Amino acid sequence: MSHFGRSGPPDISDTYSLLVLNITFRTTADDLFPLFDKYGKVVDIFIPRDRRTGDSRGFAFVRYKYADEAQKAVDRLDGRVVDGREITVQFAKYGPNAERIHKGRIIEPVPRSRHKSRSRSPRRRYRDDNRDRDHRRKSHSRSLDRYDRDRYRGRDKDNRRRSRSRSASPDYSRGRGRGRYDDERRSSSRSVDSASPVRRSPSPRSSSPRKNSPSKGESPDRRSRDGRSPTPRSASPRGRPAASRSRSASPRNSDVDE
DNA sequence: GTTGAGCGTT
Repeated sequence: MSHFGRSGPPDISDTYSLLVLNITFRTTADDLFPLFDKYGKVVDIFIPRDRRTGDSRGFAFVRYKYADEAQKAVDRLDGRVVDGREITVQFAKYGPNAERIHKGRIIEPVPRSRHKSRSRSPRRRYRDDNRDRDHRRKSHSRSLDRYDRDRYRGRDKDNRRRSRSRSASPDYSRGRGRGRYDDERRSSSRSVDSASPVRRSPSPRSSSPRKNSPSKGESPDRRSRDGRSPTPRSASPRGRPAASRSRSASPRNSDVDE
């Protein structure tokens, strides 16, 4: 039954894609299939899900075989209450590969790579560029914050787990407002390394051990951690059982340096 | 268990 999107796109040569928005997060393709299939021949239904959690994003793509049926579905299902939520059905504007779509039908079958990768930005993974464009045109969106926050949350957790009281990571200084570096950062890191040696060169005062004594009594490194738990009590240094940390043979070397 | 503008995958 739920074989939609399992084997990838079947054939979008002569199909009309409809974008269904405002659907519940629990609505699946199977729930939309009978609804849309009633008004026409549904070729495929795909609901984008999150890579991390796997939850639906709240919109789906319904591909019809004929435009008239798609149009009818849009006219009939647009504004229909599904699962207690009013859905919005409209023709898809863009294709899976960012192709132009007219009335749900793909005008350009395939973006001919005239110049390979020139007009396109292979840097972006998904639709960051698209989102950015809309984002700028419109206003701030909470959903974006949510996605970003969630994404960072997962990484942050791991990051924190790995090095809790280790030296402050440079990521924080880079500006976590928009930190999504994967390979770009890596290849760029090399250029930056030789391009701006100033950043890399350590402070000559490093020799003086007294530099660690905060006269002002301010430690931005710890406080600007996340704003979530400014209290170091979270670590529970007291309530943490010794067995929690598997000390092998060097409890002093491998343990926290704090 | 939460959220809510938008354009997509084996």
